[in-house]
Amino acid sequence: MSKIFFWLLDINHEVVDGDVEVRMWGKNDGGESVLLVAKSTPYFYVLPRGDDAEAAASKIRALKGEYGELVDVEVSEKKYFGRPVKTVKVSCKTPEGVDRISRILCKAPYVRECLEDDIRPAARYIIDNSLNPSGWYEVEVKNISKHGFQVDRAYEAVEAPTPIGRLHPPDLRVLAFSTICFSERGSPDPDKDPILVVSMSAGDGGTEHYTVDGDGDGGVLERFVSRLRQFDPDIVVGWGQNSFDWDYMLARSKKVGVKLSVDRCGGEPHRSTFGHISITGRANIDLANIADDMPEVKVEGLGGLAEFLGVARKDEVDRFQDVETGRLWKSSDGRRRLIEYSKFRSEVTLKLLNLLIDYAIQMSHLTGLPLDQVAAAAVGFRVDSYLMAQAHRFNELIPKRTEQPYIPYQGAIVMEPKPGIHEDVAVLDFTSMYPNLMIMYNISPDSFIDSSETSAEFFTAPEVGFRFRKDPPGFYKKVLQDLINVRREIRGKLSGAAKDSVEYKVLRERERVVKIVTNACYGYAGWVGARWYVREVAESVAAFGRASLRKVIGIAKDLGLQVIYGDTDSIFVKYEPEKVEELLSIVGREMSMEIKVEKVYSRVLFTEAKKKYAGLLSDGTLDIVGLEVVRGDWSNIAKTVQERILEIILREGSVDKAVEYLRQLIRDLRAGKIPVSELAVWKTLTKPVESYQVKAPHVEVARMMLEDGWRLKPGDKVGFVIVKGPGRLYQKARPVMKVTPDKVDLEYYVGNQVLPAAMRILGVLGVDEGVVSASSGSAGLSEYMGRG
DNA sequence: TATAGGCATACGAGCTTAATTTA
DNA sequence: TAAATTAAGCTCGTATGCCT
Repeated sequence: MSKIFFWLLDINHEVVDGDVEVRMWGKNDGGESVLLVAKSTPYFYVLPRGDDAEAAASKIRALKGEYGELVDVEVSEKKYFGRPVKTVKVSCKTPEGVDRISRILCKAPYVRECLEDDIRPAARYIIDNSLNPSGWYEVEVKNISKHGFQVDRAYEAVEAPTPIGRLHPPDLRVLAFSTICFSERGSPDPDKDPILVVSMSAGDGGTEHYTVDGDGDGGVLERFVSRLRQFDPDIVVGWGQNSFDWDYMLARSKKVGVKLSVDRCGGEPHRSTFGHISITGRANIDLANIADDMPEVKVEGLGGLAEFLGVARKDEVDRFQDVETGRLWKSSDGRRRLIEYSKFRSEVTLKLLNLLIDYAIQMSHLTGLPLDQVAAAAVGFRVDSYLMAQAHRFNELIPKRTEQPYIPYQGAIVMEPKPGIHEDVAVLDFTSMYPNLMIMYNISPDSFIDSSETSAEFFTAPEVGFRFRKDPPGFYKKVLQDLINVRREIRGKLSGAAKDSVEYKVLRERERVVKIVTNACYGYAGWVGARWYVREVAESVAAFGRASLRKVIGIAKDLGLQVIYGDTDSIFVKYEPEKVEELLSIVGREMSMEIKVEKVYSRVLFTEAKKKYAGLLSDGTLDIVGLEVVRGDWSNIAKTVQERILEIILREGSVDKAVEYLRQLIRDLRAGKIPVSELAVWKTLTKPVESYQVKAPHVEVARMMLEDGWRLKPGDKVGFVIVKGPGRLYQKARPVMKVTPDKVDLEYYVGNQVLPAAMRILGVLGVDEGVVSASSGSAGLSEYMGRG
């Protein structure tokens, strides 16, 4: 026996000779790949009807003869929504046994409910042993045979791994790949269209590529598999491979008789937990999944992400479309360009992974989801996973996800802004308002008092009247307090770490994910799919939030501060430093909440609309919120014009100049001086084209593009331009790349894009739309100040 | 295998009403 | 002059993407 250090990368289970074997795949501190095997017995809990768990247990025990897979039955003391309960823990030989026995038992008259039967062995092992994937452990092991698995070492775990505080991730071997398939028209069809090129970039440098030859793409796949196995990556990264490449390669490999044995057991990739593709023993990461939860990346595709992170220009990364590949492949020059393109994409993919991996590792470590799953899991399931691990810590039973109707509830307050231009405005924000309210008022499913209960000391939510026991601390309160403490600890360590150290990088990402998970808890609590969903909880948090905002507005007004706007957890006030200081201290004292000066505008413009404003920050940057400039569904020209107008007005204070600029631009537009690409409007296809209820420009254009052989799926953006002609807008919309300048309906762009965007701003300042085309008036900014 | 609600905005669709044309 | 036709105006619903 010996001890090893082990970093947990992936985990799965297998039934071997009728027993469940949990397989942990990872790395040791020497950078070797390690398989760690542990025996495990699946189980679930039975919550008896009434409180006689012993009686229920013996009834279940009596079934042992009838059901061979039932191995152990014992009474177990747990808590369920905070209340102590006696349950029966039923252990079975296999997960299939758990499925079968729990299905039978939940119908038994003495059973109220079966719980935790939906937790699979790998997750079970992680939860029960308080493991955090993507983290370091020390573990006592015995050497075992490698059984042909592709690892450097194989061990049996003598005991459960114990976490050690090491921060540095191990040396992970990363392999990026990119494929190009043949297509002349329509999506490539794996039945007939071969894979033309596969490029692979390895973390230790170098990009290789394999191309189709006279014998088809069998050789490409063979070389792909052999290169992958030879390099033996821990992480396989690509763009969109969960929804395309793997399925395509699997289909092709079947066709040409090549086994895609790329996992560490010699098996093929398979579809797994979150609809993603799993490669046993490795982490298969689809960057498209990671990009999906980066809302700040506005431009779609690998190129959009690359450009956002400053790795490459979008037009370089997304040089060709699927439908072009067939044509290109036919000329030697086109072939050369496609190969170069494929290699470039695989290199970009590798660079992006290196930038994003620390975040993914930390998210995996905190939430308890293995690296490949965490990338694919939606926010709700990440929080779910985190809470399940926490429940185990508190000896709480994990509730089942239940089907229930969705009933909306009232949310936050948004104040009516005072339109016009204001000078010296401070934005004050509550820090972590919702998490703090949940802690302060102990708002949690297990502290929620239903109408029958009266005795306890409780908090009552304003407006909605729901009540929550003051003691003991509820599940959400304990979890959130923990998260906040953890974050504080990380911050302490961060302040002591050297800025260029690995430690600093790791801690910074860890702090970020702790913050993200903390802030996701309120939304999670209001999600019908949540295991810990109680609508009244979310509703009460929102109600306390409204009361808090009202209260702070009242205090501000009492201090003589002019309140200009407010939304959810922020108020905008005329900046008078002493009064603001006073406000902060009163809020701390009387409300036990923290409020901070988030930013100060030297000049800020509000429209009549909520959630739309623009201001000049004290450091001189222009901050634009909610207006067309920051929306992806307006043409570039409209956004450019609006931004320029805001600059002229906020920086230079000249409405006249802004109007003059607008007039000139409209003249240029009408003269055809604006490139067509600047006129395109991009909208997301949110569902398949056939399921739209109404005719809309982007949907009609998507239809045309599909007709032309483009591969368009929900989530893709469609760019269109309005051309001259009769009829509805959707009849005049064309794909942007097919429109020539002479066809453009310029008056649409004047009247429906540029003017609305410009007048949104100028209208507030009293400029009449007619004035824009009439001769110049004369007005300085001073005339428009202090309105409202 | 969907974190929440609040909000603005554009346009289609269907209807009513006003304006215009036609018998 | 009344009926028929067309245009304009209104309301409502759908769709998207933002804010906190």
